[in-house]
Amino acid sequence: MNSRSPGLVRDGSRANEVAILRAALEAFGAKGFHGASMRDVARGAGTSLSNLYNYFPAKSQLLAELLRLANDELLARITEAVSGAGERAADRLRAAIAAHVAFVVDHQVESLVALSEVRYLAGVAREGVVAARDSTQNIYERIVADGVRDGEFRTPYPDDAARNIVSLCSAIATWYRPGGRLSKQDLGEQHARYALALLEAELPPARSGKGAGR
Amino acid sequence: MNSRSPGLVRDGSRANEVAILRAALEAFGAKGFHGASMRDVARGAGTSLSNLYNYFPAKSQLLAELLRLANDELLARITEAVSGAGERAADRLRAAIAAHVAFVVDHQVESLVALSEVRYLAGVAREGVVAARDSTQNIYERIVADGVRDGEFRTPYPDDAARNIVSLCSAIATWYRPGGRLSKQDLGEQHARYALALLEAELPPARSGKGAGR
Amino acid sequence: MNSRSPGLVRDGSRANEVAILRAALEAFGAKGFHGASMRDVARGAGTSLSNLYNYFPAKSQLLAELLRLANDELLARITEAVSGAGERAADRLRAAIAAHVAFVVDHQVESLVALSEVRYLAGVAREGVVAARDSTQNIYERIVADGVRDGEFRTPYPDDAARNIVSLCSAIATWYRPGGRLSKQDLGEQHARYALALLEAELPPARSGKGAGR
Amino acid sequence: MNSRSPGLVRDGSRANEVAILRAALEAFGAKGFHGASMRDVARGAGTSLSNLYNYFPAKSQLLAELLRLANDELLARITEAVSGAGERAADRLRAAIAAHVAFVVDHQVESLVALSEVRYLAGVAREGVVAARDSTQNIYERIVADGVRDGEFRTPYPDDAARNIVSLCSAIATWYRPGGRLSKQDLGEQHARYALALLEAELPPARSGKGAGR
DNA sequence: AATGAATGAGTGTTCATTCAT
DNA sequence: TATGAATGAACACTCATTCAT
Repeated sequence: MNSRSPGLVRDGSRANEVAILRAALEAFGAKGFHGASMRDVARGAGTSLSNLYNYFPAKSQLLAELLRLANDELLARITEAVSGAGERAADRLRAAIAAHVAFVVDHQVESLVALSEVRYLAGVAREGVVAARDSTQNIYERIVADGVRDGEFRTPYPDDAARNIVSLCSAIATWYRPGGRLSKQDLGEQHARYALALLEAELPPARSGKGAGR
Repeated sequence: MNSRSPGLVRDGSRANEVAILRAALEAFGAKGFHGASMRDVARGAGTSLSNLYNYFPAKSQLLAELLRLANDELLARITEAVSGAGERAADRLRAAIAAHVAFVVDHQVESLVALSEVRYLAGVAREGVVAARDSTQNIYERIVADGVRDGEFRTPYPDDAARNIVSLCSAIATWYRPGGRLSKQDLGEQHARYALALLEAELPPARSGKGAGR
Repeated sequence: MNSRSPGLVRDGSRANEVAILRAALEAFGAKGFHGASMRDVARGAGTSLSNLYNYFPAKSQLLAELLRLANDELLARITEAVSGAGERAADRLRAAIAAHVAFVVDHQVESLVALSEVRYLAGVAREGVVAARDSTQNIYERIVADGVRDGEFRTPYPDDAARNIVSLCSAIATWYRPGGRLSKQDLGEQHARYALALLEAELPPARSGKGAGR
Repeated sequence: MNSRSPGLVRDGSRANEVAILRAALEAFGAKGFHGASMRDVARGAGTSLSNLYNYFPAKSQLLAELLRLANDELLARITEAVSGAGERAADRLRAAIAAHVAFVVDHQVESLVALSEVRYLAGVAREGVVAARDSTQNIYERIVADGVRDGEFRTPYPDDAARNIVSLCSAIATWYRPGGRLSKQDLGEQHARYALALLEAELPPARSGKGAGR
């Protein structure tokens, strides 16, 4: 124990853990969970294959941790955004979607991996991740229910709307490329409007929404 | 089919090919492309491992053929549905979505695999599949453009609407379970309304759309 | 299938299986079950590592098959020897021990491996092998019981005698070297006399038994 | 133990060494030398993996020390027992066997490991252990030779008798379970009689030796 | 004496694919 | 067309051991 720089060793350890997680993320993102090997991860993390196992006891736990982190972060961001939004359902929805879209754009690979590799999780790990995902969707469901109750949303299909809104936001991860036509904020506004329209909310008249003309 | 015809061998051959494709579909659907092995496919098809290679020269071509078939079929169904629909964009959209949703429900595994395993296609195979997928999306884009031109759709974001509509339809494959609350037709109507709402079309007042109440 | 030399392929297959079993026997004998690797076995069998798995699905099954063969053969030899022996218990014991010792000498490595590596067998395989071993010991127990009943054996401890006789015979595998002082037959006679003495049978006066002097 | 004494550190050290040896014994006993890992030992000893190497420079030396201790203890016990016994060979044999059997029962795992894992010792360590084992057997050989010289033992095979007597005693480790039919003393008497009978000594008429009836 | 991190060789096993028939 | 045997590379993971502290 280095008594003069407390935490340094642990920090080094943490740093390694982070490097491994980052490498795993890249590997799983590029080749998929089964397509990526622990050797890929080790190479990406700049460590030896066997040392990986000092940090994560199994490949599956690497995925589990990755998804747990991503889903928790997403949930936290949306929760916070909603808590800071106004009373009206439309406002809360706008806040949620802005946070959601921002997360997907900021963490595209995490989002992609969370979307496409959950299926390879098993057991407790799966349940935890699914729970976080459900929590996220629940936020939308509550907003939708409130909006319907208050007469803000008039969709005849409120029960399935939340899921579809989540789908729309998640799907961004599958095609987004940085530097595209729309900025992160633009994308957020766009998706908020898509969502509100889908819910059959009252909308301000369309003006010159970016991406409108060709 | 005709046991006297000289085509019998070919038919047997065809039968085998179909069995192999079906087995590959199930395997890829259950475990993912990289998670499923050629042995899994052979077992599922009831043939020997090595005989697989008499029909498909590589695992990747199994996936390619699978995706080609699925995308072509989807494209054909939507194309036909649209061609038989009315003049108005909303009508054509309804027809397209009905066909689309029906395909996803009828061929859920195909849809799921097409959604999640395209990434493992490379080279020409990929291009072919991507082309078919683009053709499908183009149909929606044309409808959207027409609707906007005719004043039916008032969304400020017409350029990205088609992609999102496709997303909504495709996403059904990720959660649908036969025998659920909504029938195939219900789902089609629901998604058509979601899409039209998203496009900010004029909509009939919501009545008692299934799934509305609890 | 080669229709002109039926069985050739299977024979080749059999030959390979035998070569693998032989190599496994040598490897397990030399280094123990856990000390020997499948690569050792493959090298010894003159085939590739992966091809081993076309014949035996797991290392443990190699051991299981080895032990099954050895124990069955031993049981068969002793059974046959006893069935061809006289009525008197001493005669049957002599026959059993002669066969037993001959087997151990003829198949020293098998005997050694059967003795020291059974513990690494698990599940059904273990039960099968243990059953065969018990059957062998049962033969001795029956002979002992008969001899006691007939007054041939006067040991006060007949219940544990059979196990100890088996021990004496098995132990040969741990020290025997071909070309030693005693021939296979000598060893058999010696152990028969040891066993009869242990059972406190009436014995002919000792003459010049080999190994008596120095 | 004595917290004030300067020997505390050494005692702690000793305590650790003992814990490690005990853990190694259990691990090797349960899984065999090659089947047990240094991690198993560390876990069992309640210390870290790397700290093991402060006490034993290699896995093999753990085994060596274990076997040395066991064989030395056995040798010491038998030596002492014999030295306190009478003049007659039969009496010395009885004493030796009583001590031998008691050791095997008291230290079953040590005995088992000594029996089955010696083969994995190499070099000097092996020689030391083999020497101790030979010393033990030599005691028996001397007794046998004396008994033969004095006419107490009339076996025609005196040269191999000692080894077999040792075998009989060692074999107890392979099947003994505490709480069985025979006590430690019973087992000792039983094996003494087996041994004397095997040597063709004059024996008192069998009475009701435990384990005789059913 | 004690630790956690690290390593390189090695483990049993499976992979997609090819070969001979 | 169909098979079983074969292969070499790769897989996830564990090993005994060492290093820095």
